[in-house]
Amino acid sequence: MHSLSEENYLKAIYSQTKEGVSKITPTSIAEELRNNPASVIDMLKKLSDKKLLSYDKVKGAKLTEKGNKIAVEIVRKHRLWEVFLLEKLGYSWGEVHDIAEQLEHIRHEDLADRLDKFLGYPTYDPHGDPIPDKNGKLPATKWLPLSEIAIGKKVKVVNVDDNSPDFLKYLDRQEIGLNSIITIREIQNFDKSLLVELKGKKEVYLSPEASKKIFVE
Amino acid sequence: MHSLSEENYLKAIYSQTKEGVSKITPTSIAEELRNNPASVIDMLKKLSDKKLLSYDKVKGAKLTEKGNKIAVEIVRKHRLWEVFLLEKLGYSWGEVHDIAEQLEHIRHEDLADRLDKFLGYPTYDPHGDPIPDKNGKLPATKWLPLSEIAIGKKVKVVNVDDNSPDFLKYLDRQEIGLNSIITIREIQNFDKSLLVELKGKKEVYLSPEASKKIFVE
DNA sequence: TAATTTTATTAGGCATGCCTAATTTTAATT
DNA sequence: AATTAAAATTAGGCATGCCTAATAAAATTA
Repeated sequence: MHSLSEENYLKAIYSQTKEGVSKITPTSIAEELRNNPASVIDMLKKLSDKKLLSYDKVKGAKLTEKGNKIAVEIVRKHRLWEVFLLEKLGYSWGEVHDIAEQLEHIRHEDLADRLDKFLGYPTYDPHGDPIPDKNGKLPATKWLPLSEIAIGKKVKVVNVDDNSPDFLKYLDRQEIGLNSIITIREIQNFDKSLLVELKGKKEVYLSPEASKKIFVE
Repeated sequence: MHSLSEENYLKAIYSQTKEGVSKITPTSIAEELRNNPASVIDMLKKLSDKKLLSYDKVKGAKLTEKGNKIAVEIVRKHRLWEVFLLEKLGYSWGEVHDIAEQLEHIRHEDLADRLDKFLGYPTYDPHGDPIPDKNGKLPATKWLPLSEIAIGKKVKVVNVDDNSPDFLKYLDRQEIGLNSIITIREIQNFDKSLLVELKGKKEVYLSPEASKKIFVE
């Protein structure tokens, strides 16, 4: 069996894999878990011994099939519990995450499946994230224009609906491209432009017109 | 904040208090938690420092008001989750305990209250145990004849509906009296007599007639 | 009461998972 | 290429919560 802490590492690495982070390093994991790179290295060794991931300095960390399976199960539980908290207990969008963070670690053979059934087999959680099914398969991802994404949600740019040189240059200057990871920080009241954060780096404003042309998932 | 382990100690001491155990000792706690008396003593020191209980060799362990409050909250959560698992997820009587044992430690300000509301403010859990309300008050306890108690449930003798010398002598020989703690182990098919365990000590058979006259809670 | 058995307690250890402070490696700048 | 900055790694420590073995205290039994 794996500990709560181990599960959190697997989940962090899984989520960075999904985000398309090119190299998952001790530092990037430590940032996500808000702990120390030295601690991360200890744990990478341990998880590597357990064959749940591979790690080397050059390639970074990568989940094995076994490790991926565990991570997907946790994500599945997390998102199902979020649906439960929101739909059944009436929690708000913002409150569910922290509680689900605890609930995702509850272990019991068919708990996730029963919860899934009880909730009517939802395919997306309240944040719009896809819920893996009992075999770990994710539903087809929805593409949405950035203009329809909620504040605080982290998304990845998957398409752009305007190939004019002007627009592409605009994106380029803002350092936005395919696979950019974006988090919406604020929506300006006066003109509906978005303040977005680019994967921890800088923050830029996007006009409402631009945000309708940028598709994310 | 208190750790998961601390919560389990408080709960164990609380449950022994309810059972009317006269003196709650390191050994009795270690038995309940399936660990070692030496470990218990470490923890009793810690919880005592935190003013969650008092402990001395002569009087044993006793929860302070503060400690009791925490224990009651955990019991409340445990029993509410049991109701949820049984009624909403369709688990059976026997399966719910282990899962609730994990769920009871989920922390969030008003989670218990929301769950309580969602479940329609139940007053008893699937085992027939009373669920403390949001102020920690227990509903009036139900008295039931021993014959109606499920296998595996631990109950306390609170009344006997026959004061004839014969019957009392019968009870005496079996070492059953007021406040005896009884767990039903088996029900014999051929004559419906009960095999009951007396607080970890011996096991005796009770006739179906006797079990109807012994009231427990 | 003395001997025996059962508890309580202390001491020393261990695994887990985190930390800080070096040190080494790698990457970025000049 | 040389310097500087950033990241990775190692070493040593610490708190938590458990353990076993040894000892002290208490309760039983002879």
